[in-house]
Amino acid sequence: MTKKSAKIRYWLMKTEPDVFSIDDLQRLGKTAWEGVRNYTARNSMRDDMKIGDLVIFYHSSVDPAGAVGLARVCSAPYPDATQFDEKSEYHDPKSTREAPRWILVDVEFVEKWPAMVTLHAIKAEKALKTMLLVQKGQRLSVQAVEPRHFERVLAMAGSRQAEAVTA
DNA sequence: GCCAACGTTGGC
DNA sequence: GCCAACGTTGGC
Repeated sequence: MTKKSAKIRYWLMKTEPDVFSIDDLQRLGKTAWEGVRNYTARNSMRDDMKIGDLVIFYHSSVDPAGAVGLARVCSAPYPDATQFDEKSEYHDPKSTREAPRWILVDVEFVEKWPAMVTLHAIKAEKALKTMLLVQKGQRLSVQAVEPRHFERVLAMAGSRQAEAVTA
């Protein structure tokens, strides 16, 4: 009997490459997605992300900004250790171990694309006009991506995974 | 460096 | 619970 696999979801996660880049992820293999201090982004990781979900890895605050590769959610949600670390810039004095405020997941490296899909290119692509990333004022660092948008970005990237994604 | 947009905080 | 003040994000 074949186990029916749950449908995976698609996400986009932003990072400043000076802090943590796709190359860092490739070198490490996987990482805890530390430092998210926005409730909406946290809620996505805590409530909606599942192991196996695919993530567009996005470099922000860099010129040019854009999507640089793919990652995959590889853990259940658990507390972000940096919130308890007084020496960390992510320390949150209002959070306790009994009731941790910040929850994260681990993500693992899948692939780095031959070339970045720039924000400029995403904005120029008609099929991506409604993608959350390019909506005015939108700045969530962890956001859901519609399957059709996800597919399109992967196609633009020449991703090896592109044909594996079905709508 | 600017600043629009948005999120969070805290006084009331 | 309101909302002004403040802080942050992130493209430009």
